[in-house]
Amino acid sequence: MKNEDIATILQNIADLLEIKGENYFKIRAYRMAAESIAELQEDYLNKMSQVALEELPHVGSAIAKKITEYRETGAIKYYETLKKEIPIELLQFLKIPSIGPKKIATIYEHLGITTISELQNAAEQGKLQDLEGFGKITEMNILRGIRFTQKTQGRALLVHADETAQRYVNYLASSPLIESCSIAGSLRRMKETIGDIDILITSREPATIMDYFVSYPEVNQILAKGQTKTTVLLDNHIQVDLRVVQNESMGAALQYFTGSKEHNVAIRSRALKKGYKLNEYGLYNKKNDHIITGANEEDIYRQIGLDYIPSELRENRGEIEAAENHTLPNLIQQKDIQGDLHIHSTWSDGMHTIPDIIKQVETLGYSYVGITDHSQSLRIAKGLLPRQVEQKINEIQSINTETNIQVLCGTECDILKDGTLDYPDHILELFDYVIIGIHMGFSMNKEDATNRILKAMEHPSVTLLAHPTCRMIGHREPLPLDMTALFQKAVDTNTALEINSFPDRLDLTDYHVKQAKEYGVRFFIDTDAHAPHHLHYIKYGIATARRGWLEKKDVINTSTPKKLERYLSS
DNA sequence: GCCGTTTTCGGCCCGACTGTTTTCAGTCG
Repeated sequence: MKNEDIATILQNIADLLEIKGENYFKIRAYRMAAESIAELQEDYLNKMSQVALEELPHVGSAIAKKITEYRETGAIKYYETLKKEIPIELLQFLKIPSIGPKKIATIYEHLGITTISELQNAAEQGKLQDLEGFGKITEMNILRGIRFTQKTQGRALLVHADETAQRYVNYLASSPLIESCSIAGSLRRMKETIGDIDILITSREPATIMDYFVSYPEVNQILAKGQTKTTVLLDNHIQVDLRVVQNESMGAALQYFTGSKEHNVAIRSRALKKGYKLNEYGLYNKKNDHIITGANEEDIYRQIGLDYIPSELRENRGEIEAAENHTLPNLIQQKDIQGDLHIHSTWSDGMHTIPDIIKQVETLGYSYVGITDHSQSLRIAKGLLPRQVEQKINEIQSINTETNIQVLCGTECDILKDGTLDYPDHILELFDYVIIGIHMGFSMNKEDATNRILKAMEHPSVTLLAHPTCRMIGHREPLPLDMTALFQKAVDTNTALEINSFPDRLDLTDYHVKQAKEYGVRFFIDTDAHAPHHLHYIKYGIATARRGWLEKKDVINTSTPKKLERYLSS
């Protein structure tokens, strides 16, 4: 029994109850319990007694009993009954923007629709607009929502692919038949979404290893199984390709299967010009087909006159020219990060207290940390009223006398619709630094949205703009901003831009990071953590920074505490 | 469904926005 399974079931129960129109607080209870379970260490759940389960936050006797029932029987009767009442397929509609539980209930009740394609057909034929509470605009929004959802469908978030691949690699590595194992493809390049996971291995017994590969417990379906290549679909719908290669070809295979396609096309044509032929087996002399090198990726790049190109840069966005001229950036690494300056605590909508955060941060080796709770108008996220701001500052001052990690008190202050900030100046001045960000009012045209942010950046108290485009991968399109105006304003007002590491944000994007750097913008890489395990998401922000060609010096939270202090007070 | 030292029952987070609706319901955060 995996935590993830239980957490998913509890979330599904909550969703189904919502479509049913159940009591809101009951629904919320299931969601809170799901989050509690997701927070647990893996395998811990299996060992817990009923009493121990009830000790977990937001888990009471009813939910604890359901968890025990699942562990003992592999199913939960309540959940099964619920699914008979409301088809579970309907939950996929919740991913479509502008559709919520009430609309789903209406659609199902009146039209009996359960799949997205049926829904799309109905909308295209104008069958939705006559339903109660629907209209022409709603119908159009639903169609738009479906198209938007389809664009991102079939691709997993980097975090999901990464965690899935790590588990698989650990499983593979436990076999003595495997000599080496590497991740390739877009996951090795750390793209924000991943189509499928590519794993390369070297083994003396390829046939046996394929059997071992498909015996992995998470495998749902074997799509193809051959001598050197096998493809499986996992329970979580992620596809994994395994390729077995010879030791002497591992470097070439890694180069080939890491891509990107554009990078490889350019690399191969360069090899050709230099009198070589490059394929997934090695680098060959074009005339006599003699192999030159193949086991080591770095050798291949060197042989065709290039510095080694880190996988995150391989998009044919100038990295080959830079490798030739020895001007590749010395990319930032996770160990360069000295602190995380965008974290929510229980003061607002975070799930962890400041002491909890410090405990986690100690394991990451940071020197400082910034607690940035929401501002007053974001009541839903328990944004802090001015009097609470003063209380929070007092708490942090007292904590600072007891810890080696420097704790800073910031705020994530909302940018209101007119571009003014959500606290008066005398409150803003109380903070060690001010992050600004948008959390409501997203439907604006380009000019208004851009002006709203530019105006806010001009405020003298502002240090950093959080998640600048506000996109949510697969859920919300980015604000229609004039990005070059934004970058220029960031330089003019000395406002840093955030690379928000939260897996469905990754905002700014790699592409914008690279562009912004060329303007001279400086960055923070933060997690926007709302729970302890979120602090580890920093690796995805680092990946985005690396894909955006950033070096240590571009990122402010690589500074020593003293330097940071100087920066914040300047 | 969970929680709790003022409560074991009655709270639990609600405001902005949109589209439908002519006074409000649903979605989103």
